[in-house]
Amino acid sequence: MNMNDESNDRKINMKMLAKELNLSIATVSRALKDSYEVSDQTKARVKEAAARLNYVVNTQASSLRSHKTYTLAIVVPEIGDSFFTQVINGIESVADKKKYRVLICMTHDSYEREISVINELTNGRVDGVLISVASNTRNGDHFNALKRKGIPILFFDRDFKEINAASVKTDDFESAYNATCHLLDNGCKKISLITVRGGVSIFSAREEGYRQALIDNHSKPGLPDIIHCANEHSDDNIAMIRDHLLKARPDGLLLTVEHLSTDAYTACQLLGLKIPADIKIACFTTQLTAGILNPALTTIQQPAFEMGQKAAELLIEYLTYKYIQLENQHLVLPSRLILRDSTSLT
Amino acid sequence: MNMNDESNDRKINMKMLAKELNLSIATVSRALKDSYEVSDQTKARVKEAAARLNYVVNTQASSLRSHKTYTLAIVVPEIGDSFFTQVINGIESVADKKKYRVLICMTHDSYEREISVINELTNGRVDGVLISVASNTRNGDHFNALKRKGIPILFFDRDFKEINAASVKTDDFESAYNATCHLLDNGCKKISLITVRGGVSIFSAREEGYRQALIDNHSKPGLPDIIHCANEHSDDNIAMIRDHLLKARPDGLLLTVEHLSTDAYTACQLLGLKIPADIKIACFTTQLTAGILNPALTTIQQPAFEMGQKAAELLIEYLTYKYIQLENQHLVLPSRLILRDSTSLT
DNA sequence: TTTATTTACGTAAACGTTTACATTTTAAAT
DNA sequence: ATTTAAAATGTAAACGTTTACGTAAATAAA
Repeated sequence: MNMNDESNDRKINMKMLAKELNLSIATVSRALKDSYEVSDQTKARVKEAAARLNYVVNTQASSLRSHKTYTLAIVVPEIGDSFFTQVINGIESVADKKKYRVLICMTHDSYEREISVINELTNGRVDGVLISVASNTRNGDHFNALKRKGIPILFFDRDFKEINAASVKTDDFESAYNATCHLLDNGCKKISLITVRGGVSIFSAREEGYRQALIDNHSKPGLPDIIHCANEHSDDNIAMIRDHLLKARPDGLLLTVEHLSTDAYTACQLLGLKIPADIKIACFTTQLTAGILNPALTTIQQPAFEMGQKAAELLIEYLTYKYIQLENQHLVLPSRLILRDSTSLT
Repeated sequence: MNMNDESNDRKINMKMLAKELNLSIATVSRALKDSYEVSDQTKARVKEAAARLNYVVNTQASSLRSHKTYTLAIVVPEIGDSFFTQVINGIESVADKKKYRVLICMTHDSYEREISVINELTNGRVDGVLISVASNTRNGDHFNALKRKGIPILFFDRDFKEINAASVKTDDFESAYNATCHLLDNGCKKISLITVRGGVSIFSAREEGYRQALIDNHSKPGLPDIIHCANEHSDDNIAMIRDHLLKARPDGLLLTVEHLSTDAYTACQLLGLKIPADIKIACFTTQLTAGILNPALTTIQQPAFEMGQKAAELLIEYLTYKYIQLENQHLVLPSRLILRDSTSLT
C-alpha cells in the first residue's frame, strides 16, 4: 500500500466519478439508479468505475435531497429479550430484501426515553417507525407529533390504543385463557397471575384471559390473585414472588413476561418448592432455553419472527405504494402453547 | 387539534425559526449550539422558540455539512446473544452520556455480510465503528478500507489480528485454562472442548487455554479432544455433540460459546446422561438463565457490560481529543468463573 | 476625541446528492 | 432533405445545515 492509495481513497464522490468518466454528475447519479434515461453502455461504464473506485453513495446527502431514507426505526424497550430480538430479526429479514435499513432504538422501558427517542425521529432520519411501547407510557402526544410530520407508525406486540395506527399483535386474551385452562386441567386449584406494572394493553388482555378462564371454570374464592412486578429482572421481583408464594400458597403461576421466569424459578428454589409437584408454572416467552430449564418450562410461544416480518411488510408496502390505508391494518397472529414438564401431571 | 396545528407542524427548519425571530439562520444555528458568539438574551429567545415549535435539527444536513455524525456503529454477529446484548447496552450507556447515538448492525456471522455492512459505513454515516468480527472472516481488506477513509475502528471480544487497531477483550486463555483446571479438580479425566468453526482469535485462545491446562495436569491419552460446531443453535450441533458423547465418552465438556449450552444439554438429555454425575459441563456465557437450568450451569462469565463501556469510552475519547494513539490501546478484562451444579462433585 | 478591541450578528459558500428543465444527439417519419 | 419524435446527456437549483469571513455597534484604551 503506497501513499497514493491512502490519499485516493479519502472521499470519493459523484463529482470525482463524473470527472473520471467525462460525464455530468446528473448522468452519473441516474446511471447508478438504473434510470431509463441513460444508455446501457454509459450505465456499464459508470458502474464499473464506481466499483473500481469503491464509491459508495452518501446517504445523508441523498436523503436530504430526496426526502427518502430507506431506513425504518425499530423502537423496543430492550434488546436483551428474546422476543424483541426475534421480532427485530424478522423485520430485518424483509427490510433487507426490500433494500431498507433498520435503526434500532431502545427506550429501556421508560416513557421519558421513549418521548426523546421518538422526538429525535421526527427529523427525517427514517421513513417509518415500528414500535413496541414502554410499559409506563401514559400519553400518546409524541406519537401524534410523529404522525403529523408525515412519518407512519406501526405498533407491534405492545400498542397504545389511544392512537389510531396499524398494529401487529398476538392473541393475548386467548392464549392466556388457554394457558390458564391448561393449568386448571392439570389439577391447579389456585392459580396466581404474575405480571408487570404499567398500562400496556397486551398485559391487560392477558390478565383478562386469565380472569375469564377462572370464571368459566368456577374458580375457588380468593381468585383471581394478581401481583405486579417491575418490568425488569430484579431481586425485588424475587422477594415479591417469594412473599406471595408464602402468603397465598398458589399451586399454579401464569407469568406474562419472559424475564419473570428466572425470578419465579428462583423464588421457588428459595422456598424449596418442587415444580411441578408443588406448583406448576407457565410463561409467555420465546426463549430457546425454556426446554432445558429445571424443569423444562411450559411456554406460550409467540410468533415473534413472523410478527416482525408482517410488520415490516405492511409498513414497506405502505411506503412503496401509498394506496393501502395503513391505519386500518390490524393483524393478530396466534401463539402456541408448548407443554413441558413445569405443568405436567404429577 | 385544528388544521393549523397540522400544517404548522409539517417541517419546521432553521429558516422558519429565523424568520419567526427576525434573526439570521447563522445566529439561530449558533444559538442552538450555545456558541459564545451569541448573547445570552438571544440564546434564550431562540431556544424558547425552538421548543415551542418542536424544532429538531436535521441530522443529515448537519452532518453533511460538518462531517460529524455523533453516531457510532456497533457491528455484531447477532443480537440474539446475551453477551452481545450486554455489550451493546454498555456501549449505549456511555454513548448516551456523551451525546452520541448508536447504529446497531448485524452480520449474522457471515463474512460476506460483514463486508457489505462495513462498506456501507464508509459513506460517512458514522464517526467510528465498534465491531466483533464474524467467525469466518478471513481477510481484513474491508477494515483497512474503513481506516483509509479516516473512520476509526475498535474490536471488542472478537478481533481480527492482522489489523492494527484498538481492542477490548477478555482473558480468554486464562479463563479457559482455569475452567479446565476446575473440571479436572472436580474429578474429570476426559474433557472435550466443544467450540465453533472459524478463525476468530478468541476461540483459538480459549482452545489454547484448554490445551495448556491439560498439559500442565498430565492429561490422559486421547486428549485434547476438540469438536467444531456451527456458530448458531442447530439440530446438527445437537447430533454432532451426541455422536461425540457416544464415541469419545468424555466426562467433562468445556463449551466456548453461549448457544452451545442448549445443544449440549439437549444432547445429554437424549442420551440419558446425568449432569454432573455422568458428565460435567462449563460454558462461556453471560445468560441470566444459567442459574435456573437443569442443573444450574457453571459459567465463565465475561464482563460484557463493562467491555461495552470501556470500548465506547476509548473510541469517544479518541474522537473528542485526537491525542490518544487509538491503535495502540489494547484492554483485557478479567472474566469470572461462576461455580454451579453442572460441575459439582458427586 | 480617535483608535483599537470586543461583542453580536449577517452574508454567502459550502457539504454531496437529486431532479425539473433545457439542450444536444440520434433515429424515425415525412 | 426536412421535420418530428425519442433518447441521452447537461445545467443549475434545491435539500437544511455549518462556518469562514465580513461588518456594525458597543466598549475599552490611547
